[in-house]
Amino acid sequence: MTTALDDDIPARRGTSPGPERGGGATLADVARRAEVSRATASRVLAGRAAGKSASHARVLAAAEELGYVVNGLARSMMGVGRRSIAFVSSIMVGPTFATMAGGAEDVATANGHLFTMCTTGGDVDREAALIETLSEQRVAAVLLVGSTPATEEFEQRAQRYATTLARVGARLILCGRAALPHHPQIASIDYDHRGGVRSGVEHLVALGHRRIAFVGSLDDMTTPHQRFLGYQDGLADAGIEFDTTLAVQSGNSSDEAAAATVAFVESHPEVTAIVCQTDVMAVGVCRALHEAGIAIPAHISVVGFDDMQLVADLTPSLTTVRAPFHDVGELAGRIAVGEAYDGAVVLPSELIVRGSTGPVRD
Amino acid sequence: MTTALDDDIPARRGTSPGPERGGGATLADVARRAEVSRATASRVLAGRAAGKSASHARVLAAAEELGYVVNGLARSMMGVGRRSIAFVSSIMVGPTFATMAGGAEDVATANGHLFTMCTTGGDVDREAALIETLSEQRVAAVLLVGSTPATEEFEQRAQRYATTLARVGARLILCGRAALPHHPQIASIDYDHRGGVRSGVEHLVALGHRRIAFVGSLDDMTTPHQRFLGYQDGLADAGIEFDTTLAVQSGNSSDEAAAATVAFVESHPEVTAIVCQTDVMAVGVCRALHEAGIAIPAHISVVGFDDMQLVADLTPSLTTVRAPFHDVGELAGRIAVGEAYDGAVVLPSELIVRGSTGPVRD
DNA sequence: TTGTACGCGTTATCAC
DNA sequence: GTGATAACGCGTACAA
Repeated sequence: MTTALDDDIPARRGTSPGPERGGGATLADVARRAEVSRATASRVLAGRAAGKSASHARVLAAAEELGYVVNGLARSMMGVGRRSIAFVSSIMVGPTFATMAGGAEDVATANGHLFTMCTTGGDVDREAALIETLSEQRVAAVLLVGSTPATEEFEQRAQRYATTLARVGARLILCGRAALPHHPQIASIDYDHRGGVRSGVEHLVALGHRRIAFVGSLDDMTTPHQRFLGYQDGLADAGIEFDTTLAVQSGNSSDEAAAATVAFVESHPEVTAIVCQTDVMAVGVCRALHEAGIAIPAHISVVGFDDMQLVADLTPSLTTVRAPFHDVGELAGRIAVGEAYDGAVVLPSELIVRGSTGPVRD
Repeated sequence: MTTALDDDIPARRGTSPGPERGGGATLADVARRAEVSRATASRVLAGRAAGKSASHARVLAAAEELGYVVNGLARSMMGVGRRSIAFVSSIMVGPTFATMAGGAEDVATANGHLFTMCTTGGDVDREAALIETLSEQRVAAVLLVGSTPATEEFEQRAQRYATTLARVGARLILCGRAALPHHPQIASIDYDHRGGVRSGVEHLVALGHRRIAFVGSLDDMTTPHQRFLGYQDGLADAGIEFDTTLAVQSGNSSDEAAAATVAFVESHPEVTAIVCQTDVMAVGVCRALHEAGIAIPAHISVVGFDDMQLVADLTPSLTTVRAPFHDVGELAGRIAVGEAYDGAVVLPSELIVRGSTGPVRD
């Protein structure tokens, strides 16, 4: 029942004091106890021993008794180790990232890799340090996930990451992030932000809406920007002129979206529909409308983006855009494990019509 | 502008073919190019060179030109490497885990560790394989997060994990999970599930409620069970007899909770309050009540658990229990980086009263 | 089938 | 200051 922890593991004979080198039993220890050479022990433990000689059993027994755990670091140095694949995002929250990670993890583990997730908190320095550390640790690939600034500065940064990773034989893969215009060789698996919002606007137009507002952050991050462009696309398709005053700046939280909405609807009573950059914001918008006594969708229709689980439970349930997050992760994972990359991939997104959108009021 | 990628990196002179050993420049390469010994190059690169001799600059230049990235695996073998701390959960979703992870990450990175998150998908085999792999990779500590079965089987499994990890000098830390009765030496940082629900019931009782139901999964997982016990505690305190028929079994999703609620309220019109095991379930409960035309809190009061961001945005906003997830993670992180562990820690949770609870209807 | 010898990339020691 | 040399723990030709 009890383990062989307190067995007679020979004290580490290392002469160098070194800041604690683990201290577990080594292959040599096992070999010594089994009275064979290290080579034999190695073969048996790796399961590549030919037959089942007497030593075979002795090695297994010795390993068990000593509580031997193979040193993956040493194995990696021989080029036989399990290389890990890292999923790097600013912050690990929301089903969006989790779903992408799930898709990538499936293929990573299926291919014998250790799948790992790390966060940067949106801090550029931490991000750079993280990529550096991962490179030192000899990862197989890094999936850089989520929105990033659409700036020249970021492109150069990404290029630096890719270069550092390439030096250790690893790949950089942009995930849920458009390909870099100036660096097409950096892999990118993305979904259709722009077309998703566009179809949301189309849906509203078909319901008769003309005065359609957009709530989102209007900064230069790729995701917000692409979605904002999708909004403009939708208007253009319908021959509606884009009105700057209907583009409402808001932070990413539902609280901020709510606050922005309160101020907005008061000064724009003519608006009959609001397209939101994210479901989280849509939740805030809905709450603000609710509290202002504005009925959804009777007075104002609302469209979200992401299809989070919870927004289907709102009252009314939210019309939103569903993106194939799992597939994005899976494709990115495929590249990570070595599949060929033949150019940027953009997966289609899909409008999910629910109760928050309806015919325009007359 | 362009990087030194295509510089004259000497071809790997390794005689053994080995399954791709990275291929980057090594310390020896740098030393050779700088015309110094490996020892000198190592010292300079590690910043522990004494003065700034001529070689100093030459080494730095050579490293830059060759695109040298130190091999963290080799460093680790010398006992100088950066050991990582792993955060292991069944699935990485919801602000709950993210917040705990954030707390742990702060202290981990502040102490020079690489903080890493891994998921098991709730699969026992994957969990075991993961712990094994992490041990091989010589992690510094594993934070095992979230609910687990309150069974003897799990205790033994956890004990095996702890043993394996101990063999490589790593610790196992239970996070958001009660200490194991039979294995108190396994560290545990938890928050007060039971007391939190209990205070929720107390709050309802103070509002005059007597017929209080509980919606949750009634299985043997620790988290659900502890919260269920808290519900019973609250009833007992108020001298209300526990009625089995008021304990409603439900899955973890809001949909399942909604379905369970629909069936329940119909057959139990006398109930005036529902305590939910999680906020996610509470969302489903609220939706079901809404659709059944039952007003909250006029007809039925609802209490959740977790204080997710979104439940404050419900209509009405949800009364719920807030647990110190960040602190849990932080404390666990402290143990992970080597602080002493003097027995199980249980952090207090706090009731957040909002709009979903009110005086009992007459 | 088993053992010998060497290489992986790094750091620490100890002379010079 | 710097350079040989010996670890670290493991895999694997090659020879026996």
